[in-house]
Amino acid sequence: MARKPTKSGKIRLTEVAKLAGVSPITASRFFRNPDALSLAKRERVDSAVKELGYVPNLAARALASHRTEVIGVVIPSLTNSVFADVLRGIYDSSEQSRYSIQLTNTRYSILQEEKMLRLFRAQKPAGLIVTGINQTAESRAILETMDCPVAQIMEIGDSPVDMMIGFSHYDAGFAAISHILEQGRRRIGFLGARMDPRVQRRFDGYRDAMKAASLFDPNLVVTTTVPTTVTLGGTLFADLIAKTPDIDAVFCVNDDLALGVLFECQRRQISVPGEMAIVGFNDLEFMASAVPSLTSVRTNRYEMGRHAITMVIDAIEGRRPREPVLDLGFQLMIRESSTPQTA
Amino acid sequence: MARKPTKSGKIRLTEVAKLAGVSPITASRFFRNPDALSLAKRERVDSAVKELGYVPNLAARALASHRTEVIGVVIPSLTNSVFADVLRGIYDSSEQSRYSIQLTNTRYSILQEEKMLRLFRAQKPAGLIVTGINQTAESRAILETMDCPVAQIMEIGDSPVDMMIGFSHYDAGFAAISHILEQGRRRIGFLGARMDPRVQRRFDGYRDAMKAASLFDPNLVVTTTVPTTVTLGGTLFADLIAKTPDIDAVFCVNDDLALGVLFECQRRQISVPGEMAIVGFNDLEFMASAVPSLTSVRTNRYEMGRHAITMVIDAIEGRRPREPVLDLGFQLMIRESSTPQTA
DNA sequence: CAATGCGATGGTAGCGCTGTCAATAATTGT
DNA sequence: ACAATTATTGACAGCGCTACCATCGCATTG
Repeated sequence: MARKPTKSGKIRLTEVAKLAGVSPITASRFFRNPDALSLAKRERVDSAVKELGYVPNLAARALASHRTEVIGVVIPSLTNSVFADVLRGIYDSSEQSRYSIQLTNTRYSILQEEKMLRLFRAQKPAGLIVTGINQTAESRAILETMDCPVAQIMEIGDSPVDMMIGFSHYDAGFAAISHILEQGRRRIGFLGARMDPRVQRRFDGYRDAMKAASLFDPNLVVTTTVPTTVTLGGTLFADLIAKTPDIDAVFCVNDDLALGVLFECQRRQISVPGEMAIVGFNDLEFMASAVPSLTSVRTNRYEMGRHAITMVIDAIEGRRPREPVLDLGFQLMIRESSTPQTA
Repeated sequence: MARKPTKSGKIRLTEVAKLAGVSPITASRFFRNPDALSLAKRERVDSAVKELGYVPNLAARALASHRTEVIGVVIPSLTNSVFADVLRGIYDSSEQSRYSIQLTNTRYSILQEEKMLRLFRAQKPAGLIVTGINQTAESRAILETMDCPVAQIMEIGDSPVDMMIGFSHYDAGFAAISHILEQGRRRIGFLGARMDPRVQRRFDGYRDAMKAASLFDPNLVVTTTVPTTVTLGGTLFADLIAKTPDIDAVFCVNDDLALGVLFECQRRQISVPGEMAIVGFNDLEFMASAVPSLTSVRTNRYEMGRHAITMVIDAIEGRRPREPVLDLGFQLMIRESSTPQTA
């Protein structure tokens, strides 16, 4: 314990084994499968490790064993707090396991994703979690030939590479619009930013719900590929209302936009929900606190992360799920912003 | 398991070299230092790599070379959007380099941090970026004996392990309070959540500024170790106003709390800034959009990440900065919530 | 023209660890 | 008690790559 961490000392497993009076392979087993050692040797190796301050060389371990204990996670964005919750779920459940997480982000670029997957392929991870189902052909090929379990998260679709944990963005969008229609609103605007594939599917849900009610009108839709901000919500709303002044509700593809719309309404003295209903998506924490509280579609992000990592770890260890596709659904959180004024 | 394709056999560098008609070491150089090859051989190796679909084995590379091209990043939280911006800066500047980022989070636990550092030590990263200056003794020892450049970010202090990029949270807190005092406010409340070391230093700045004006009063302070949320801002504000009804301003240690306070004021019909000034910290994007717009202390998070990764990469490649400590400062963003009503 | 320098290339040896499987010790059943 | 079985342990042989140094040939120099 009092021994200084050596700067120059090359302590290898061999040195540990020598001090403990066992063969190197036995010392190796001490780390991989301690139960296979007799109590006496286990203790001797243990104290030799401590005394020498032995630090295993992961590269050598990986080379010799053809395995690593790293699970790769590929997400589009770290700035988008939606993924923060997913990651929390992933980390929470990975921490009691032997596996460590290697996280990369693609900034919503499928080319960047491909590059990251190529890197992961060279690292031979024990498992892989990727976001969504819209990979390049090359990425898809890498995933399919990857010699480890793979989970696709955030949405569900046909033909999973391996496992899939998510929900239907289409259904969620459709459900949100159905709710607004039930409130008697007819001119429901759509505000979209970034327009990644999942947002696109929410739009499809909006469009089809509006069409089913014979209320779809392109003038109700304002989108941009610019990344989402609260401020952008206000800007898009201003564009929308300039184009189509008679709207009585807005569906925003995420909560940041919805908050921006609320602020813009306050600025313009438009009463919410009196003159304008607002519905967001994701149900971030602040939605319930806003004044008025904001309706949103709750997505089970933490659970998505938790299930994904659990399923991947189980698969690594040979416990394959009986059902590779897991639909975690969504919940409509109906609040003041989309219901009749109570006071 | 993602199913395997055709049994393609193992493609090693040897196979590539054979096909290209060169020695393995020349093929190896193709990856590490292509300029050292003659044009003819470079092209032969290049096409052999493509033809065989060669994927380098990073573990073997690391074992043989005693190096990796991974830079480890240790942050306390992925949920806290403050770090998202730092990470954006890190990723932006790392992407045009050869290095890849390995990210871990400690959930504000210095024990978890120690565990992550132990893992990194075994991986021999090319560089390391850690958050803050409050490590355990063991963590500190690991950092000091780590055979690679180390950057501590988010704050500055004495005795850096190696490099340090941040700003003074104490000064920032002090400056925020000075501004509020200049507006003529006297009963300035303090709302704090999580109370990690950096938040604690912001409090110190608040306390000393208040004491300097002979206005410090423990009844003005409400803190909790619970993680921050917008909703919590409202709750803490309610506690504060119940305890000390005559406050005329609130300094929140972060912007989420400040937004929660704004909502709570709206709920209670307390006019902002008329009856209550609000000042946040970090200047998240939504602060400027809120109604009224919210004053905050802008911290240069993106720049912090960018400088940290740049300095680490430079140090890896032998270009040590002449000054290891970089103070990126902060800016007070004065907005409606802390200034006299204009209309 | 020999001496010198240097760019391009290859041979030799491992890096530190673990898979395989055989060898030995301990335990059990009948 | 003795064979059969099961726990422990060790010897060997690489994993795929690169550091190190030697070598070769060609251009430059006086």
